[in-house]
Amino acid sequence: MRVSKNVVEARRQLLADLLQNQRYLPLDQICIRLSISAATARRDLSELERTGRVRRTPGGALSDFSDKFPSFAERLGRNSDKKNALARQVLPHLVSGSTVYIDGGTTPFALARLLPEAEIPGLKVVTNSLPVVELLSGSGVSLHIPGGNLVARQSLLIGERAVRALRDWKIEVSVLGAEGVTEAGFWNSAPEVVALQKAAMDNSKKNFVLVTAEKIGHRAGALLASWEAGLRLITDASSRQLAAENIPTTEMEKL
Amino acid sequence: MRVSKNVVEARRQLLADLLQNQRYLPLDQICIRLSISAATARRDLSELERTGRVRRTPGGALSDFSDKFPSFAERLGRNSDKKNALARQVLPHLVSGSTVYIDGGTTPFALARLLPEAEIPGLKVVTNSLPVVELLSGSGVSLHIPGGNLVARQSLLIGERAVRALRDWKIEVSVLGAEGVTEAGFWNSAPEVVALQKAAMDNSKKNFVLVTAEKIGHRAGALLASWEAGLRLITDASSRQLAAENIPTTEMEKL
DNA sequence: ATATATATGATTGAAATCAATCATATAAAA
DNA sequence: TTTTATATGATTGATTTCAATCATATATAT
Repeated sequence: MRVSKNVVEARRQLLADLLQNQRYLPLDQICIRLSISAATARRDLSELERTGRVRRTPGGALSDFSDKFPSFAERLGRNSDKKNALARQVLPHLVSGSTVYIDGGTTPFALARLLPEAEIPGLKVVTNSLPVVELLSGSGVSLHIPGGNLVARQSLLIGERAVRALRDWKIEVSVLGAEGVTEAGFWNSAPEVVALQKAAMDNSKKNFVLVTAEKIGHRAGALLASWEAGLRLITDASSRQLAAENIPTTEMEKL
Repeated sequence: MRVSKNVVEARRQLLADLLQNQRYLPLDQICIRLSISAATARRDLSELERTGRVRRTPGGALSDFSDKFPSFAERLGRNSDKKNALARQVLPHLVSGSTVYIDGGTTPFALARLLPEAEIPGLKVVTNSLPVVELLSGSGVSLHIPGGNLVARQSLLIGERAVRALRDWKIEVSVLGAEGVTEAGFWNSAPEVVALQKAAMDNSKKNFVLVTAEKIGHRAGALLASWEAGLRLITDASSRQLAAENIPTTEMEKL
């Protein structure tokens, strides 16, 4: 009955790849194609969903975004699997009735995608990200937009007005993105974006920064929002990679 | 209970569009977003599946192909020719370097559609209408969003915060929509929308109300924003129709 | 105006799906 | 080798989902 660990992992990877290609597979198809029982298929799916690689549905599963079918959301960037996995780690912190700030950028956007399904009662979302607004509008989630100026080729409301408006909010959890992370803190190229992020951090009890591994060590822009008390890094980078860059792993969330 | 055929078809098209955006939606999300019962959602899905537009799964549905990114803008409504004609009359009032407020609703939206072509140098657009934001983002027009709360099934940022933020602006021209116009003034069903319109009017030098002929004489909602000095009605209704309703034609713009 | 057709939501019993539990075979650890 | 840990398939009861049916309100036809 029992099979070796690498067989299990290989099968799960195969399943993830299958779903990436097929986009959606009903459970019985998974059982047939992998020659496994429904119970094992469910276990594999649970594990793949836990790590954010796959999305379960009643009676099957799907990969959120496949390279074959570019969509609006996917146009926002690659690595959506990883980003979903990172975003998923924030979910336990979003308790009923609380307020979450969702920053611009593709990684915080991944969190927004999870919210309708998460069905957190009374959750309030504060965001200046237009893709997030569009995604969540009409989804039943309570949406609040501080406002600001929309600059060309951006999808984020920024500017002095946005910073001021954001200061009025009491936020439990802020979910931020960054273009780079170093020992000094996290970086973004646009100073106005950083100003908005700082305003969110100042008004927020918990701050999460979601960054995929390839951004570790990057000093992407000229500006910095330094580490602060309560700021937590969520990443898929290895501890070795983090240690090499002197990233304070004490502030990290457990995977 | 029964609704007209075109409402049904419009809802189904909307559902198909939604699925193209979201790729997958669980049934309960469909019910929330369309404000329909599970039974109707199932019927819609069955029909959409029968015509090959979506693919059902247990507990939800997904679209196999996502070719386009449907926007609010495409769900506009009819009479777009008339609305364009009304909106065009506002253009001469939008001078270089001025600020215009664009209200929610489809008729003011028609004005937004004209702006990129009009190429008015230094024109600033203030709006809480998400369709307008989406339409004009990246078009080169300077966009400013006061902010506010987004309520379900609306595409307008409203609420007390929105009213306060709007008061900060100096606006040359406000372009408003209405669900009905009578001798007493113009009407909208939602009190919060009216509050926002009043705020815009208070801060604006010129106010235009754009209404198509079929709305004349309607007392659409319970609330009223009464006629004020400087408020001007732009409509395609005949003078006879207006006279019959005792609409003050002295305040009208020449066609 | 009247009659007909039908879109809707609620209900219901059947079917499908799920997570939890269990026994077992076997991989991994000792 | 011996022991421990665990991956698997089967089972079970609870939950969810489903199509079919029904009453009703209302659009549409006459």
